[in-house]
Amino acid sequence: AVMILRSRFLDARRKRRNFNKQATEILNEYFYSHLSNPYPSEEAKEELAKKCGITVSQVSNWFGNKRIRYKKNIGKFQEEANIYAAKTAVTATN
Amino acid sequence: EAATMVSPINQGSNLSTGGAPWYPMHTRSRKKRKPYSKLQLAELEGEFMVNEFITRQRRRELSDRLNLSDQQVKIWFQNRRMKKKRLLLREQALSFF
DNA sequence: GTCATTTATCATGC
DNA sequence: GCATGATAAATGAC
Repeated sequence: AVMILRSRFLDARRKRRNFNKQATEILNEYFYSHLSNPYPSEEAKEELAKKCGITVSQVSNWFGNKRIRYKKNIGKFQEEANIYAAKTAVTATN
Repeated sequence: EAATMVSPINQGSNLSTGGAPWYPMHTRSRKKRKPYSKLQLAELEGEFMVNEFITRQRRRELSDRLNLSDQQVKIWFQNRRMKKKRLLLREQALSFF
């Protein structure tokens, strides 16, 4: 019984859940406010993880996916970029 | 087998509004990721059970038998050790059950 | 060697 | 039917 739950937890891919809207909001705000260098430090990752209620690894996964998918189709994310650019103050340094 | 390569030509994209010039411009073409077969994975996992650090000798035998390059087997063991660490940390995070 | 990545692929959500 | 999060090959820094 416990072993089943344990094995399912270890295979996170088969139990994927989308992040809640607030978490995605936080991650996107950071990404688009650091678009010139979207590589959060380990400390920044920990803070993001805490604020989003997810693990540091999940933060790394999110940024990895976001960077590659943004690069592959910048046009598709243009509208999203404008939204968060307007919403976020300029804090380009970290 | 022929190693399919991906061109890095389109890497340095830089649009004026919201460009993304941050990716490291890889000087050379990168080998396309190709998933290994079930047989290959079974053999690799079996060897990993015996020893997590494979010797050059056994590595050469294994790569020859599986039609993988010596480098690929080496990389696989490195990635496999990282995976094991990942799972261990995940177990720890679950240990309070 | 480890380890943070890039990239393609997988499995799922909706 | 794609969007999304996690994982599997592959690279490079150190």
